Amino acid sequence: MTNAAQRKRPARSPSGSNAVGLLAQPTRLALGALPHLLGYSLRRAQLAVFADFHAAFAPLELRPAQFSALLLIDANPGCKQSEAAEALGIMQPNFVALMDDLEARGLARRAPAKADRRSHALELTGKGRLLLARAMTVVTSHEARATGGLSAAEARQLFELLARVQQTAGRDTAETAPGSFRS
Amino acid sequence: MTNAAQRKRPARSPSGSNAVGLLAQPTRLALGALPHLLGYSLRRAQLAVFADFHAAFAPLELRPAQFSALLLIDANPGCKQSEAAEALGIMQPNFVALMDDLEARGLARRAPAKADRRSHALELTGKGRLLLARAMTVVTSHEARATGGLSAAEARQLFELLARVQQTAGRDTAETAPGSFRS
DNA sequence: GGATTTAGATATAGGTCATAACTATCTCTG
DNA sequence: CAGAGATAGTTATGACCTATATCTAAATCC
Repeated sequence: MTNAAQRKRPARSPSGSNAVGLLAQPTRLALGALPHLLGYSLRRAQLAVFADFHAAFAPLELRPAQFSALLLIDANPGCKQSEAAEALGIMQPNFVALMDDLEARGLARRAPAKADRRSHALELTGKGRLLLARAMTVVTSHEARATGGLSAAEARQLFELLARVQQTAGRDTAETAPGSFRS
Repeated sequence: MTNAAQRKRPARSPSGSNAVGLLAQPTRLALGALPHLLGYSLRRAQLAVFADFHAAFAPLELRPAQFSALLLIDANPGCKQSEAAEALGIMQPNFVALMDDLEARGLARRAPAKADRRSHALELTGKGRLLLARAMTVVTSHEARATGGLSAAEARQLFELLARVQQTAGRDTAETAPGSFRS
């Protein structure tokens, strides 16, 4: 059945192909069911927002995960690495490199925990607090751009719906092979 | 070693150890402003949904990008690689490997384009169409789980808000270096 | 016919997410 | 108290995704 020549109609350009090809139109493809898939819509929206984040935070040399770590440590001084990683949804091994970088840049510190010599008490340095303060102003304008197309009520609802999605999707995940969670 | 002989109480559980038998509390950290950052909320929700996707699609050995490619090619038979990549928001070089894999598995094909010997006309094979049909049933239940916490009206609104966020965030991104889109 | 552009491919690098395995320390129990 | 087991952090590693620069062949433009 290699007779594929019959239904080859691309149907891409409703007007008669590009005989003289003037504009080389972008030829928008049909996305099919994709826009109705929650994961796809979430991913596209997230990438768009993160693109703005990256651009806005480039001067501070902070990536989203680093910024969230600074924020979390600031809100929970003295917390353990495993606690911080868990709260941020980052695997502990990956959080190590993140902290290494923050510490190397003098933004955060692994202070010895008093009661447990295994664990570290994370805290921001003065420099870290200063950078975080700068970052807060940056994030404010970033946030304004990200939610710029929404009314205040819509933004509030969006956050609420996202929280619910994360809750329910995180709770009853389709289980298959044991221990297979691949990214 | 500084005075390590201080053997104080474990201090892990505010109430006296595990004496009461309550499991070690997770000690939820304060997330600070994070839940009010759109990018953060989007990312967490997306990861939760994708985790379910991965689990559900593991038997088909389809990752999100592969599934979306199958869907797109099915909806646009004969399209070019660059068109497909652009529609999916994937860089062309990265789409090459994706197509290589789909083609190696006999799910899609790079047919020669009639009018342009440089480009390929992408299309699904019979096997690809069959797998896609199976995938559609899987994605239906996956979608039901992902949106399980939402009413139909809420789900509709969520999609609408996500589309708006993607639009506006994609439109006026904080610009730094010219030509730097997403990173 | 030569310059430019476009389609696709290759190579490469960085970032994110995940797992296994190792060391050091703590806790619990016999 | 000693050893079993759990926990905190680290290292190493791999899969996947994303982005850039570069290369070729072929189309298009002048």
